Amino acid sequence: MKKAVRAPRKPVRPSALQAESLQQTRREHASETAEDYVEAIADLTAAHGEARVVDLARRLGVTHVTVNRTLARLQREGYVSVQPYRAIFLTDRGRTLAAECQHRHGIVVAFLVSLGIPEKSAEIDAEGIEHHVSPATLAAFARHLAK
Amino acid sequence: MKKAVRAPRKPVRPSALQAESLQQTRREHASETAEDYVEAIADLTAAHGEARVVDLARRLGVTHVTVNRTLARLQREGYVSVQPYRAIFLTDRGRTLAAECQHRHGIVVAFLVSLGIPEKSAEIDAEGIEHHVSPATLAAFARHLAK
DNA sequence: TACATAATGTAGCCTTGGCTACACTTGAGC
DNA sequence: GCTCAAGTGTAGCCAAGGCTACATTATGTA
Ligand SMILES: [Mn+2]
Ligand SMILES: [Mn+2]
Ligand SMILES: [Mn+2]
Ligand SMILES: [Mn+2]
Repeated sequence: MKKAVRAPRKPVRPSALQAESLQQTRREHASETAEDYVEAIADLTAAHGEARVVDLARRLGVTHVTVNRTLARLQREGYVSVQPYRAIFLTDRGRTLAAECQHRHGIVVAFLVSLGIPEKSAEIDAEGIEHHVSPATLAAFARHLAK
Repeated sequence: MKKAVRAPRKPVRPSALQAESLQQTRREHASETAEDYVEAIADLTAAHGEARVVDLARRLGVTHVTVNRTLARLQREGYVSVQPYRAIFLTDRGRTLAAECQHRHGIVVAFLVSLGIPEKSAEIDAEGIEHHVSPATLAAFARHLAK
């Protein structure tokens, strides 16, 4: 009368937690583009006085077409203000997000460097890692740096 | 005769490095699905004796439709072997990748926990972070753990 | 054995985010 | 003022990865 071919053994990692983690990761990826764009726009504006489509394309490693379409979405979502053939401006909301991202980015890079990781590797890894760092983890990184 | 409205000031972060970092991040995202799937298949096979579409869907937090289409791609790419209405098997290539991912995943979680991050937060963050950890960074994490 | 249900498969929709090719606009320098 | 190269815009292609709705298959149990 063996009930199940599929043994009822408890899995190594509970399915529910893994599913929740992966869904969170997907949510983070959904906001990642916005974060990288507003950060780049803030950086470029600080460095050049303005952010242009072609600058963003070079900075982000994509074509100007991709930048254009993404900017349309970011405008729709209220992060930027775009007018044809004009420089790109952050809204208040965009500026707030950019500041948060710049702050978090700096902490992640500094933390990785503090572990002895070469500057360049730290910068490359941080660009991906930053979007998956929860407030608790960011705090832990900052705590570690303070020591 | 002011040559440029666009001042030639050196940007805070060089565009080339940022572009390279973002391109690397995008490459990592492209292999992320394969990594999460083979890891889940290996885990499920170890725990249940086999991995079925519905188990994967639950585990990954997506519908069985998404799982099916993704498995077709993973088979095309040589990671899994799939037959209609049968359990899913890893190829040698899939098994190798799964082992690497399980190993890396474990180190990332343990490292975060060692920083004082709660187990659950560590697990959630690790699910995203793991895919952006270069060999140099993984080594640094392991080094830190050994102490 | 038959059948109800769970599992699996598939058609077709959407959004994001890459791209090329081509068209239009701007503005710096002559 | 003109010109033309650089910048910008847009049409349309592709793949990945979500989804719902519906069709088909397998299988445990009556
Ligand atoms: Mn980033
Ligand atoms: Mn960043
Ligand atoms: Mn993962
Ligand atoms: Mn990521």
